[in-house]
Amino acid sequence: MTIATKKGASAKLRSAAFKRIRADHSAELAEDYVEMIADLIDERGEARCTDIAMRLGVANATVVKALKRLQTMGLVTQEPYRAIFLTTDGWKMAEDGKRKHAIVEKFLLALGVSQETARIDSEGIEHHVSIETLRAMAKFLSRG
Amino acid sequence: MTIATKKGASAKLRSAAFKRIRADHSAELAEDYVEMIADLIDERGEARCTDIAMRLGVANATVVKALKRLQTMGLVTQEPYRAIFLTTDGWKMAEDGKRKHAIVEKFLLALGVSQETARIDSEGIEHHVSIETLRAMAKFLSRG
DNA sequence: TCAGAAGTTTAGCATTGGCTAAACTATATG
DNA sequence: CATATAGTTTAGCCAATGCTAAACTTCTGA
Repeated sequence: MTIATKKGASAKLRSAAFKRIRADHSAELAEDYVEMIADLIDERGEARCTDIAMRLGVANATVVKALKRLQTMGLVTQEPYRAIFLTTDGWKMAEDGKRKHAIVEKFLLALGVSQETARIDSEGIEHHVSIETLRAMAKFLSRG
Repeated sequence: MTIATKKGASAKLRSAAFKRIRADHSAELAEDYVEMIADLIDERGEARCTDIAMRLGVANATVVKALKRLQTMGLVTQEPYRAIFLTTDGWKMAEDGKRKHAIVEKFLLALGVSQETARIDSEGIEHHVSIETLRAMAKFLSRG
């Protein structure tokens, strides 16, 4: 019983990391979309399906489907055949994401990797860094 | 035309990062499985469905299904109702993954994050760091 | 040896995230 | 103002990754 409990507890501990990764993955798409929508609104005043599809490198229909999920999550609003807007929650998520992204990217640059690699890797990494790691990166940056 | 081409090229560039992330994600599961199988074989002499399921925090049937994919990818071999083995490619992937994992985890520790966070974050990050970033991390570690 | 426990597999389902093709709407231009 | 083009949506497909429940095999201990 003690052994079984120990075994169970250790397995549970171990599996926690993987569970978080799976959770991260479902959140990732949402974050990438809202960040991109925020960028598009900033740059061009509006976000359109086609532009999102182009920048993400997916088909138009894929974006439409994703936007529906984002709508049910309360992150975006949209009238049929019209441009896409972010809700308050959407803006918050976009801003959080961009801040996180900026720290990770700057950190990678400070570490000595190329501009190009920093851009690409930070996109992948940003969704998997905890607050603690993010703070450690920020501290590293501020220390020079 | 020039504008269209430029627009296309920049979108293509931008979308590259996201395309890599999506590719990374499909590779991720395979890497996690083979690493875990390698660990189990090292620790206990054999890898069983149930142990993998426990450690990953998923159901048994999920593991079975995943193992079939790994088999068609040529990473593992298995007889029905018997333990799981890695192919040469599987071992190679497991070793690469473990090496990568170790660097990322040590790097995070060196950056000053807690043991626990380093363990969890490295699990998520390891699949998204390029060789270049990995080398930068290794360099940072060797410099002290 | 054989019955039950432990482990594996199959079957069937849901969701996510991709795609193409076709239908529809809005807009801009002749 | 009518129509072509650009953009959006729907419909229907596929693969991956998760689940539960039920069937099956292997192993173990009385």
